[in-house]
Amino acid sequence: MQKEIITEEQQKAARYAKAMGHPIRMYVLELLSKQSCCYSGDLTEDLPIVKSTLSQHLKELKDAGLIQGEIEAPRVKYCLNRENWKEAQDLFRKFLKMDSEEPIPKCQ
Amino acid sequence: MQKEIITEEQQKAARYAKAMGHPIRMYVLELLSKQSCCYSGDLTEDLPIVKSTLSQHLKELKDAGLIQGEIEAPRVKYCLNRENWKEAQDLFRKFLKMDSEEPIPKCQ
DNA sequence: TTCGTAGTTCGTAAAATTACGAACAAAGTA
DNA sequence: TACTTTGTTCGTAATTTTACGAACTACGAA
Repeated sequence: MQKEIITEEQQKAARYAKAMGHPIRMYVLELLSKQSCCYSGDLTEDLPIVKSTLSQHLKELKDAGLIQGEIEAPRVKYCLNRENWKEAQDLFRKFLKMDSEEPIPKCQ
Repeated sequence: MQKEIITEEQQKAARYAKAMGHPIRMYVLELLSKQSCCYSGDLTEDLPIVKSTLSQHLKELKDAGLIQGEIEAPRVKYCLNRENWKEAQDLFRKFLKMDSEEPIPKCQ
């Protein structure tokens, strides 16, 4: 009957997952995982949302620690936050047992 | 200037990530990934939320396809939905480049 | 200095999420 | 047939999320 048993790692993983939990943000993350960096303006051209909304999504990703922005006036260059990206990878590996050969125990 | 370029896979991955985006749900998923199944009642005892709230979270996970419930009156036994769990693993592997040796391309 | 470009911030509105307790449903037990 | 146990559903409220356009900021270019 103990409470508050949710670990720090579960909190972190949930935080990252939440940031990834939107198609637009998933799109941006996948893009950055393969092309090193991108500019906000290029994204707006491709995505079906206005720039202020995109800015909000990028802020979400920034606040979650998954990406970082760098001013290159007059534009802003975004790339992954490599350190936290790695942490997210590790957490998901652990939670999803992604690197394990053993199957999830069967029901019963 | 094309729009609507978000892929079906990105949608799916975002859907799974969203379901994982809460500490309670992450807790349940991790538990089920290592102990095959659990009963709702046992969870309520451990978690700092009332049963109706837990029921809602379990419904979220069910709706996202990550778990499934089976009635074992008067209780309900939950376990992972193995098929979708695997799909989620595969999607995350892809998006997070989890199985790749090559590093994320450097900025610049 | 004025103008244009690129993004962020603000104000706002609609919708979704999270949480609780009360009421309900299902099924085994006394 | 009641009663108990287990969980879901309903009603509600507070908060967060998502989205838009307008206004603003920063900075380079004319």
